[in-house]
Amino acid sequence: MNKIGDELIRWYRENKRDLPWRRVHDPYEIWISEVVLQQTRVTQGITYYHNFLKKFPNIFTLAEAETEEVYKIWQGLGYYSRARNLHQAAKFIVEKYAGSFPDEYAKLLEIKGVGHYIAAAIASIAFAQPYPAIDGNAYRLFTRLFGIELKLGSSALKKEVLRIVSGIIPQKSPGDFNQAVMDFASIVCTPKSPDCINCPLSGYCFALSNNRQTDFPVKPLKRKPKDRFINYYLFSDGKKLLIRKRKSGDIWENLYDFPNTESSNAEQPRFYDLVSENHPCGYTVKFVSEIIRHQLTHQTLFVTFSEIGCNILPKIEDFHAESLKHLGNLPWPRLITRYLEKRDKEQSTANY
DNA sequence: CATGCGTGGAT
DNA sequence: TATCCAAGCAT
Repeated sequence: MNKIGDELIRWYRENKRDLPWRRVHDPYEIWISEVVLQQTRVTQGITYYHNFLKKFPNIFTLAEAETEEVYKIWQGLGYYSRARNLHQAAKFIVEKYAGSFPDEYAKLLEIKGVGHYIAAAIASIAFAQPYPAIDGNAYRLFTRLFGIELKLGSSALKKEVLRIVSGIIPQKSPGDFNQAVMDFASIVCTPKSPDCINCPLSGYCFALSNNRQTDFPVKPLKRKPKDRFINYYLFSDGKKLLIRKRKSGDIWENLYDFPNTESSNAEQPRFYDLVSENHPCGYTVKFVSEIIRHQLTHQTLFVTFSEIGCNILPKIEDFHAESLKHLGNLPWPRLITRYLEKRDKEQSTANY
């Protein structure tokens, strides 16, 4: 009756990875692991998981933290709204539930940044409730097994896979089952060349029997990434730099970066577009970097960095001066961190 | 429902 | 080198 579930559990017992969040059932730690791993590979997320829990060991330490600290721990991981939502959610849980994690699926869904997948993951792993945690791995596995042609992301597919997994997930150890599905799909039923030879489910697989493994899941048409041209200007008097906290409604919300101009083509704008009036001390362009091509999921960034020397830092709205030493405590986009590190290395040899 | 949100590793 | 993507979610 439930061959697929049994085979998955059997496979999991013998092949599961020894990951840190597999050793705990504390909903807080499970929650953190799920948010870290959202759209993120295990190899990339694992150090962030450790660092985060070391800095914020429980819901109270997280709730009491400064937002800036939470962002700083998240620096370099991407999708920074996750950090913002974690912090906001921790405060919400402390306030509404006195810091005790809700164990009801519906209440978990009310938490900012917790959707159907994470709610099911927490409910099943931390509270042993049989909610199917259906992520990208699960969609790939079950569309192949059952030959489901519905498009990834469609509500029809969500409904259909939920129906199927609901009939398979065991009442006992549903958390193990959910993790079995994900581990199995990420190790055996992989996106590119699935290991069908060694697959214990090969006898049940529609895709394999029709030699159509890579036809599933059916992906939505992808649009071409938009180009975006950003030119950064590092106004420096040798001691301080002009920086700002980025506003909402754009990439890298609440992170820091430098004065910049943007244009719709590769033609490079000039830094004095930023400075309305002539500055008595004048400016010296000391260095202009090559164009750095930065590929994001939905846009391609073409970025340059210009070092602008001056005796007195110009006044630009929303920007303020910070000493070079203080910069290390602030959260930066990875792109900017890389440049700052390179800059720091070069300046330690050649005196600026 | 379509779109925006990051990063670094695999191919 | 260019493309694709990896344990989603909010809007």
